[in-house]
Amino acid sequence: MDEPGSADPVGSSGAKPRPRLEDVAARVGLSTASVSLVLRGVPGPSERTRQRVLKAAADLGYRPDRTASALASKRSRLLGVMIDVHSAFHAEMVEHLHTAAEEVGYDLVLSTQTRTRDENAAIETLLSFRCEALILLGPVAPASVLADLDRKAPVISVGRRITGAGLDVVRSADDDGVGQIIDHLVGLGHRAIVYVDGGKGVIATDRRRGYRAAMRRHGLDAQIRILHGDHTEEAGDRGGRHLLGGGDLPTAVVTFNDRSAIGVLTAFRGAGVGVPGDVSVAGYDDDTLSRLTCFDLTTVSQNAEEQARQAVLAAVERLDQGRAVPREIVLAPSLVVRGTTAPPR
Amino acid sequence: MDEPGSADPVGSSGAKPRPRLEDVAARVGLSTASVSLVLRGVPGPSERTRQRVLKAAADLGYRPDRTASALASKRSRLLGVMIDVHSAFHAEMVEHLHTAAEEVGYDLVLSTQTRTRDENAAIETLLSFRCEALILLGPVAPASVLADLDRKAPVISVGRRITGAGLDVVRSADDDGVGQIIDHLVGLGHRAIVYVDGGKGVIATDRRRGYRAAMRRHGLDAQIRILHGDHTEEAGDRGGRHLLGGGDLPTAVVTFNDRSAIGVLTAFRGAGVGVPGDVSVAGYDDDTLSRLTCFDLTTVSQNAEEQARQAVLAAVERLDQGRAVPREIVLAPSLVVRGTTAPPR
DNA sequence: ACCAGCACTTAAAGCGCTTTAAGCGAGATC
DNA sequence: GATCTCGCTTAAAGCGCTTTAAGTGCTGGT
Repeated sequence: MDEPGSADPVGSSGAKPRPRLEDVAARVGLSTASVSLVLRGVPGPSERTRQRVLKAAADLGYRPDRTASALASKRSRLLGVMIDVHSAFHAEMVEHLHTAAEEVGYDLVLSTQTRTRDENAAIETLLSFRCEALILLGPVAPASVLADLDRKAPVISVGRRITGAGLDVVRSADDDGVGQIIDHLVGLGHRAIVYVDGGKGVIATDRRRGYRAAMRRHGLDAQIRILHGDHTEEAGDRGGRHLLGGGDLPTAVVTFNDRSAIGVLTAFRGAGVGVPGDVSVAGYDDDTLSRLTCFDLTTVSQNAEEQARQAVLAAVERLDQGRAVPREIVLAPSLVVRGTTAPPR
Repeated sequence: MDEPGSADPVGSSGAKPRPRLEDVAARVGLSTASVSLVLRGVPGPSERTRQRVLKAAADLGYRPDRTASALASKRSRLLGVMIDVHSAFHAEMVEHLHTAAEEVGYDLVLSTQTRTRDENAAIETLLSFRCEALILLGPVAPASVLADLDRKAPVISVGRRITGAGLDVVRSADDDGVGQIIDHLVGLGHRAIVYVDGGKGVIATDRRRGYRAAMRRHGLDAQIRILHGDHTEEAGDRGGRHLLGGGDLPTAVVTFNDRSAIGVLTAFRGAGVGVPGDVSVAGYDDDTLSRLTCFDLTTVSQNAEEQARQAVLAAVERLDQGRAVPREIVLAPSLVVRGTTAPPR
C-alpha cells in the first residue's frame, strides 16, 4: 500500500479540499439548512442572512457539489443529449440546446456514439448519470425500444418522426422543405427537375415525398425523375455522371442533402457543365459545407435553434409541468438561396 | 401545490423506481456490502456469491447510480473534456478519448464553449461534475489561469503548447509536420514554395517556424515567402488571388490549415490555374474537408487517436499512479499525400 | 478442548447535500 | 398572563452507494 498517491488517489498534489456547505455555514454561524436555502434561492431566510451567506460563499469560493445535491434532492436537473459528434448539424444543435437548457435551469450531459460505442451504450451512459430526460438527435433504434426507454425517462426524438410510440418528437417538415426548393426552381422557370434520393430511412422518405408532391402540385407529374442515392458525395457524383452520360441533362437537380449536392456539383463542373449557368443545383441541411464560398450552395435550413428550444421545452413540460400526452412539434424549414440556382437558359 | 406532476416531479408517468443495491441484496439474502463488492469486482466474495449476485442484478436490471457511488467513494471516475463542438478535429478526438477512457475504466463528460458560454463556464461545469482530471482541447486561457486550475484537478492541455505552468501537454510537432510537407514537395522537385500563414497564436507560430526551418534545411533560404493569413478559406482565397495577381506564381503553396488550402485551391481553379498541374497545394489537419473527392488535398494528419490515448494516459498517471511532475508529450504528425501535389512541370 | 488462521460476510459510519417537521422568540390577540 | 400567529432557523433523517473494522463459522494444529 505504499505506492505513491494511493493514500489520496485524487490530486495528491496538495489540492486543498473544496469547501462544503458546512464550511460556509460555520463561517456565518448558521446551519447548513439555511445556507442551502439561500444558495438555492428558496424563500424563507431573511435578507440579512441571505447577504451574509452569499458573501461567505463567495469568499470561500464555494461551488455546490452537484453529485451530492442530485443524490439528496433526487433531481439531477440534467438533460441527456445523444449526438453523433461527427455531425456538424448536431454540433449546432448542442450549442442551442445549451443555451435553451440554461435558461430553464438545466444542464446538459452529452454522449455520443462512435464506431465502437453504439447508440445503446450512449444511452446507458446518459441514464447512469441520472438524466431526467433524453434528447436523442436522430435516433435509429426501433420505436419499441425508444418506447421502453420512455418509461424510464421522457424521450424526445429530434429529427426523426416516430409515430405511435408515445414519445415526443421535434422535427422539421422535410417534405415541405423540398417543396420550397421546387417552388423556388419552378418560380425561376425550371420544369425538368431531377431529384437525387437519400436511400431508405424516414427522413429520405419524407423528402422524396415532398419532391413528388411539389412536382404534382405544379403539374409537372411527367417530369418526375428520381435517381438512386444516399447521403454521401459519392452518391451525388454518381448521380451527376449518370445525368451527364444520359445526354438528357435536366435544367435543375435537387438532392437529398448538401453532401450529395456537392457531389453533383463537382461532377458537373468537372465535366465543364456550368452551375448555375447550365444546370441549377440545390441541397438540403444548410451544412457548413454549403456555405463555403467555393460551393455557395442553395439549400434548406432546418432551423436548429428553434428545434433545440422546442426540444428543451418539451422536456421541461414533461418534467416540471406534468404533461403526459406525447407531442409532435413540426417546424417549418426555410429556404436559403445562394449561388447555385438561377433561371434556366 | 396541486399543479399536475408536482408531487413526483420526475417522470410522473408511472415510472417504477429503479432498483437499488439494497433490492439486489434482499433478493439474494445478502448485505449491500457484499453486493457492492461483487459488482465492483473486488476480491473477497466467494464464487458462489458472485454468481448469485450477478444473476440477481441482471434479473432486476440493476444499474449502479454513479451519483451515489461518486459521492460515497469520493471518486467520480470522470474525465472532463472541453471541446469546441464545431471542430471536426475535436469530434474525432472525442471519439478516441472515449475508447481510451473506457479501457482504463473512466467515463467522459463533455463540455463545450459556445458563443454565449465561454471556456470558463465550460470548465466550471466540468468541475461541478467532480471530474477528476480536465482534458482541454486547444484551451485559450492564459497559462496562469490553467496553472491555478491544475491545483483543483490535473489539467492536460491538448494541442496547445504551454511551458512553465506545470501542467501536462499532449500535442503534435507542428513544425515537424510542415517540415514533412516541404520535404515532400522538395522531393518532387519544387523550389518556389510559398507559405500562407495562420496568424498569431502558438500553433501558427510553430507551423511558420517549421516552414522556415525546412526551407533553410534545403538551402532554399532565398525562396522563403510568407503570405499573411488566418484559419479561414477567405484567407486562402486572398492569398491565392494575391499570387495570381502578382504574376510570379510559385510552383507550390503550403497553408496553415486545410480550410485555407481550400481557399487557395478554389482561387486557382477559378482562375484556370491547374492543381496540381500548374501549382501544387498542401494543407494541414487532415480535415474531413480535405478528404472530399472534389478537393482530395495533400495534408498532414495530427494523429488524433494517439493524442487521445496519451491524454488519457497522462490523466491516469496523475490520478492513479501519483505522478506529480508535468510531462510534455510531443507526437510526430504524419504526411497524407493525396491528389493536390505533383512534380512541377 | 483450545486457539490461530483463514475465508467470507456484514454493521455501521459516512460522502455533501436536501428536506421536513419541529423549535424558538417576539409581537399580536384575547 | 395565556394563547396564537408569524417569520425565521435548525435538528435530523435520509438519498444510494462505499469502506472499514468487526464479526462469523470454519478448518486444522497442538
